[in-house]
Amino acid sequence: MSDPSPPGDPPDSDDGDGNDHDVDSADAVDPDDAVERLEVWCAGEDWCPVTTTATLIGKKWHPVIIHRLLEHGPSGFNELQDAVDGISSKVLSDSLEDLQENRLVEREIISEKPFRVQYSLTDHGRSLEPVIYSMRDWGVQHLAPPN
Amino acid sequence: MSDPSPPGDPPDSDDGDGNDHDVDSADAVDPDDAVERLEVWCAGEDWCPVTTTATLIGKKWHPVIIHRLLEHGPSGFNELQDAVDGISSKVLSDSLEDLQENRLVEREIISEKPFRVQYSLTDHGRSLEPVIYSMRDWGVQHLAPPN
DNA sequence: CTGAATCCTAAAGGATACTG
DNA sequence: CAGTATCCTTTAGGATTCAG
Repeated sequence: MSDPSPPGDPPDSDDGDGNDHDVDSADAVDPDDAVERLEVWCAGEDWCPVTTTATLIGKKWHPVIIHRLLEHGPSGFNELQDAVDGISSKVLSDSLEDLQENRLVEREIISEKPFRVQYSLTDHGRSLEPVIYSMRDWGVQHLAPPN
Repeated sequence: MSDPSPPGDPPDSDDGDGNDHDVDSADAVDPDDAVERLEVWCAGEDWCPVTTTATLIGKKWHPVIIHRLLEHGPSGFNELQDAVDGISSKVLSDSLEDLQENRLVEREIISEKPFRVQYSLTDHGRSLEPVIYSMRDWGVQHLAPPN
């Protein structure tokens, strides 16, 4: 998992990903925050989309966090922790930080007093919907809770 | 939340054989199309298909291994290691063991002299195809190799 | 109260060497 | 060829504490 030096802030290279995001813009999008491709390092010689996607969301809690944000929309911290059901605050905090670094989740401070933040998916994060839902569907079809 | 069941040791895992958990009734298992459900423990109170699916394939190398087995078909150990490109033999061995315990991958000894084994997907493993391919597709659309 | 930071342990991941 | 064995580093994850 050694990600020696991720591009940090991905350089805004070509933005022509031909992907028109016709999301209902209930939330304001920063003009600077355009949809670009994330440059992701990959082990081995060949760059592999499966490997790299796995480095982004192949963590224990990431898919669930994204799923809850998809289902519930923008959420506060404790709201999210309650929704994820089983995660500790530290792990949730760490996971959210990682997701922010990878431009899948955005954090917004919506109130200073009392202090409140709101986590929401970026365009990239929202675009993971088919992936998350395919995971959910597979789980529904092939897994079962212990009796 | 505590984790009563260490990862890699799901509640129903047995190392022997002949002990498949019996799904009582309703799930008539067709020998030709045997699809039983894997009982997977889940953190928290509610059983969540996203969480549980993530515990099965939300590891760094699992999606890639499954992807290569989907693409290349049954493979030997070194063949697989070469295909995954970047994994060490120890991690590959550990990952394959975990995948076998979760009934996603099968190991078969196909020759004793010279010693040859073959790894292949079980029905459950093959059924992950849409999940893996949605990951691949997302990676292709939203990620880019570092320049 | 909410949202983290700190400390700690367990587990994952990895480099290398070695064996049947 | 198909792994183990060993050693080591990194990460995940949980309990607790803390700031606002």
